[in-house]
Amino acid sequence: MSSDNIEVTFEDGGKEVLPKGISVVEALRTTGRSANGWVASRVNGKLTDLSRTIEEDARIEAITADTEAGLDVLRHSASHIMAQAVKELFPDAKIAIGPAIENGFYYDFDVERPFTHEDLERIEQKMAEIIAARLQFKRREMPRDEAVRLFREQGEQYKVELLEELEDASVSLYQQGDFLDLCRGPHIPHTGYVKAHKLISLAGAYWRGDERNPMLQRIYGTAFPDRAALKRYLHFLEEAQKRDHRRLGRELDLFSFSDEVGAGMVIYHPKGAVLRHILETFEKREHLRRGYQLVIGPTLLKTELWKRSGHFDHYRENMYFTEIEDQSYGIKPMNCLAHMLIYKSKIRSYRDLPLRLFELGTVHRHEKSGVLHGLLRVRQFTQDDAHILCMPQQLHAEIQSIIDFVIEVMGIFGFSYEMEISTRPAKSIGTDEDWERATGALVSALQDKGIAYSVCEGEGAFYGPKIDVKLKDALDRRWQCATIQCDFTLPERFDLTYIGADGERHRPVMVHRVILGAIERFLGVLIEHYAGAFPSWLAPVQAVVMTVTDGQLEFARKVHQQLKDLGVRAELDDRSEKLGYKIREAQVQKVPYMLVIGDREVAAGGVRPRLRDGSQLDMMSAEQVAALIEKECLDATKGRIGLGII
RNA sequence: GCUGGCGUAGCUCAACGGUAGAGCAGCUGAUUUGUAAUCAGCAGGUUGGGGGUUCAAGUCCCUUCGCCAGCUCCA
Repeated sequence: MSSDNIEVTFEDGGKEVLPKGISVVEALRTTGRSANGWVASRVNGKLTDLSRTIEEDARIEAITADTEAGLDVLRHSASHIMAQAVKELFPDAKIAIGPAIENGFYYDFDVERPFTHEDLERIEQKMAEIIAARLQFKRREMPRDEAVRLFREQGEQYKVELLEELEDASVSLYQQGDFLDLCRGPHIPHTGYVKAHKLISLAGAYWRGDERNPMLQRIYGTAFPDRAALKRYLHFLEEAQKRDHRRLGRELDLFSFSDEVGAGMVIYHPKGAVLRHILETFEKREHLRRGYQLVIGPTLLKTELWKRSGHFDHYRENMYFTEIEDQSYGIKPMNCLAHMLIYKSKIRSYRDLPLRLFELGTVHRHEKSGVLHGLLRVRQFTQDDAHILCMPQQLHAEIQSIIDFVIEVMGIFGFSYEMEISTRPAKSIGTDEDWERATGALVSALQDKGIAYSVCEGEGAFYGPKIDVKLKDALDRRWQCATIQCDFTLPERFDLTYIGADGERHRPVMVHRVILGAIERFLGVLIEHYAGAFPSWLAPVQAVVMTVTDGQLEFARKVHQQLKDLGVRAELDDRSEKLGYKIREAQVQKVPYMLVIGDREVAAGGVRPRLRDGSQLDMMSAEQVAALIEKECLDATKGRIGLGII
């Protein structure tokens, strides 16, 4: 083969000898292959523009817009288009960064006057013009110093700052029309590839995510390869609004907030309280059968104790303090202290370990006002908290059994989840050795189970590394629920010991863990997960008894009481309304069973169930209805929750 | 906490700086109805709170509380 030629392998398995320096798109075209649908390519595994030349033997793969990588390329390009539009409309705007993100893209700008929603419309319109012009994305490479000079001349100080931190001698820039941006690429061939775009929202964002830095104006947008996909996404956003737990909380009369009470404090209404009661009952049973012991600690503990635990030094800004007869007390932001004291209340033998102390502990944390969010982020919440004290050699098994616990519980609720390991943060206590040991225990437990996880460097708690389990809300935002945290420092600070088989005192290790996390947050995610249509075992109202006319009320009252006696959470709709009206009401309230009683049912001594999905069952007795609901509850919970739990 | 937006009846929303309205929900009455809304009437408000500008403020200004999106932080 001549040195001017290279061998190119295509995805169809075909190999062709082509001149060196041919572009990806030319390589496809000259060999009779189509670049249809390609937004970029992967050349020898590396993401590459279609216009890039190939200098050596290569394998070419397609990046199409219907893949995640392809959408990212498209959206990243859309962010450049938006930046170009902004620069054309607001020449004084300074550009910062503009990546593709999960459902779209954003770009940060430094502007004198914050953008308005009218600006957004103008920018969107300008983008449409740029897209219609089908401007080519041209890649340029230049020495880093030259790029610094270039951006400095344009007054783009943020780009200069980014460039000055790059180590590379040469950097790449992309230009479409007059707009030039520092960028690694790749990009779509020309702006016309963006077939559908929409700017979604405006927000402030600190430069480089640091609150000490100036706040920039961020514009969020999204882009798709076709109009229909954009329409589907906008429809998803609309549907997500209907699932919003704050809206459903009000519509289903579960809970409320009050500005008279204060921000971040949940007020549970009767139906919300039933839900919470069910969750807590479920939790207690699950913990007891797994060898946990139920404990209850106080809410106020002396500040001295918080100093001993390290919370005063490391968590003070999140705590509330009060004074009682000249003595300073802290309101607990975590439940661990009382559990430490319970451990210390007597001499512990290695035979007592692992000791698993469980508490549905209500804590208060001073969360910054801007972060509060319905039930998902509050200032007072109850954790299904436990502290496990064990011998070092038991740690691995304990962590594995907690992971099993989490998996089983999430399975019952039908949640999918993501696991993350967080390592040592800058502000922390404990020795390097402790941290390594604890982190290793978490990693090996997940690896032994073959569970996929990501690593968040420096995201651990100040007292130890952790495994976090994240659930998604209706908008796919992730919320940390379960967490498993190793802690080698509290046992030390409280001088916890046990007598080993050798008769000597040893230091136990501690695991701090929650399964649902905060009941409030879990409930919020749960409401969105089910869109308010709870399965029978969770439904605050499992059945509504309703009559066709007032004539059947006497019998209906009997049925209602009978169901309640059998442990069904039943209500009676005894209003003088038409049946359709009552059905609609129950349907809107997402009640799983509507039990209709007319003259025929009275005569037969039964009810006619209508299900939430609109289907109807044959006439049956109240006992049969109760048995049906009970079976449904037991099936959903692997036999854990039946009737009569409240 | 920060940037921006927003607080009108229980809910969803109207009202040019000039007498705060509607639908739903609620209450009362009529109707007695067979699987997603029967009809009529009544009542409902210190326009989040406080201060100011103005002859006059839901509307303009300041302040405070709260909510929303995002950032930072986090269960």
